[in-house]
Parts: sequence; structure tokens; C-alpha cells
Amino acid sequence: MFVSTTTNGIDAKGRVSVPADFRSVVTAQGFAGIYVWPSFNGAFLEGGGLRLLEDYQDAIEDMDPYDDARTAFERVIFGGAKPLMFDSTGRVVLPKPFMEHAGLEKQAVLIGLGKRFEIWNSADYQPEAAGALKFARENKTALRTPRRRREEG
Amino acid sequence: MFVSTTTNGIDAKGRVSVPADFRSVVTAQGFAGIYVWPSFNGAFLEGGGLRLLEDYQDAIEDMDPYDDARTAFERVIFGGAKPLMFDSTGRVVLPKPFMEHAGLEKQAVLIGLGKRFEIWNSADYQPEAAGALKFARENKTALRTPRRRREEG
DNA sequence: CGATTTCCCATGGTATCCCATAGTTAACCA
DNA sequence: TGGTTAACTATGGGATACCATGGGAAATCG
Repeated sequence: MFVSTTTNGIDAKGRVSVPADFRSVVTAQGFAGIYVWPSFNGAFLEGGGLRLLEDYQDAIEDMDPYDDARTAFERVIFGGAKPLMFDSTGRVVLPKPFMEHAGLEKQAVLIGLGKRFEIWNSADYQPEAAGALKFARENKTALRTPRRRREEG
Repeated sequence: MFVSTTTNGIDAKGRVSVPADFRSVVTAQGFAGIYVWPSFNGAFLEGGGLRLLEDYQDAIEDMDPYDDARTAFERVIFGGAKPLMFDSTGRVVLPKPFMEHAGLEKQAVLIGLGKRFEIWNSADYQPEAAGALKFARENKTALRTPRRRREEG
């Protein structure tokens, strides 16, 4: 599970250190790297491990073969994604088009969101985070955990 | 289940002993640590074990994929949380930003609340506890136990 | 063959691990 | 039952390993 927010530097070669916690999540899935793609929902990147892609694949295969939404998701996620391998110290290099899409330059904010993570420009993420906090405060009753216990644990 | 209230010291490195009761709860869930995040509800920390996070994840996944509420809770809970691993004597180190959010310095009050727990600055918690007592007394009829027992626990 | 990318080594700071101590509770045994 | 021992909890500090980062050399590509 991807958790917590980290701000790491981007060096002249476009390299970012992927937080160690994130790395251990994805390497446990049998793939020493991450999949990243430009979000269709804003100026940031989305990413995850092998399992996330497999989940998307399953979800897409449940859709009708020529459903417009299916084609769109296929193009955006599978067509747009790139596997970024870790170097020996746990960094990946961000392709230039990705950096441009997200307005990235010297720093990258990596936000763990459970099964997914996002990569933002720091300046853009500030208001985003503040808005989320405000919304959560005002709508806290919207979040209800299931009444019934999860099976075993 | 997290129960009872404990006050433990915070040392120079920001370490706190997690009460042994809490530890046995979370390690039984297959994760030798706790997840903690700054509450969006006040100047204190919230936390729990792996299962709590999974419950939140389930609750969030029941929402629509790009619903504002979903995004907000994802950012606040998963983005804000950090996994804190126990050292060999059962302590965790509290990140500095967390300590600042909760006004923590030399002591931490850990309050078990069932599936969750909270971490407070001792001075802030006094009136909070008193207020809760008063409220409970005045609203005692609101507490109803289910007629039928929960299935195992 | 030039430019970019990949691999490798180096470094400072931080966090993790490990050992040691004290006090408390639980266990034990005569 | 009373005294002793043993186990565990909470705490303190030093050593060590790991993380994030920087730069150079080799390899790759067009």
C-alpha cells in the first residue's frame, strides 16, 4: 500500500529518488520499477506497481470490447504509461514529456494514495492539499468504515 | 481492539513507546508497526493498524473513481499517513511535522478508541476528556448495544 | 560520431539497530 | 504465604546501516 507524502529533488538528468517505502511495495510485486503516466485528470502524473496495471487490465477487460470508455482508458493508461526502472540507488528518470505535463522542474512531490500514487509539482500541490483538508473537515461524516469486520485478521 | 489511555515519554529522538496492548493488536494483523496521520479534525494525531487502513481503503473504493470526496479523503488519509515501524523494544519515532501538528514535546497521551487510537498533547487532552465525560453523562440514552452479538471478534 | 542514457562509485545526513538500565508486574518455589 | 526470581515494559545513548543526492565513466542510440 502506498502511503505518505514525500518531496524529493529532481537532478539535472531528470532523476528522482522513489521513496524507499514505495520501492519495497513494488519490488514485492516482482517488478523493480514503477509504471507512470500523465494523468488525464490534471497536470500531474499517476503511477503504481505491476499489480495496479493488472488491476486496470482486469477492469478494462470487463468492459464491452468497443465501448468508447474502454478504448479511451486503454489509450491513456496502457498507451500513455511507461515502465521506469530503478537504478542501483532507487531512482527513476522522468521522461521529458512527463515532466512537461506535470510542470516538474527541481522538485517532485510523491503522494501515496493506497493502491496508486501521484507525482506533482510542489507549487501546484499546495492548494490541492489544502482543499482536500478543508473538504475532509467539512464532510467527515461521508467517510464511513464498514460496520462489519473484515474476514479474519 | 485499542482500549485504555496511557501517557508515555517522548525522548530527544522523538521516540515513544507504544503501549504493549496496542502492539499486540497490530502485530496480530501482520504488520509490526502503526499507521499515524495528523487528524484533519484538530491538533492531535490519529492512528491504527493495517486493518484500519484497509477499512478506509474499502470505504474509499466504494466511492466513484473521480468523486471530489474520494480524492479528498485519499489525499488526507493516505497522503497524510506514515507507517511507523516498531523498534526492538516497541517504540516508534514521531516525525517532526506530526509532533508540531499535535503540539507534542515531552509527553504523549495515547487513547484507545476501539478500532482507532489518538495521540494528544497532555495539556490539550485534559479539557477534551472532561468534555467527553460531561457529554456522555448528558446523552447516556444515546448508547444502545445491538440486540444480537457481533459475529465473533 | 555526438548526444543521451545507463551504470558505477562517493558522501552527508538521518534513522535504524543494538546494547544497557530501571522499575514493575507476574511467576515461582520453599 | 512470603520472599525470591524471572519476564517484560519503558527509557537512554552509541554505533551502524540506509537513504537521498551528486558526479564521472562506460555504453547505447540515432
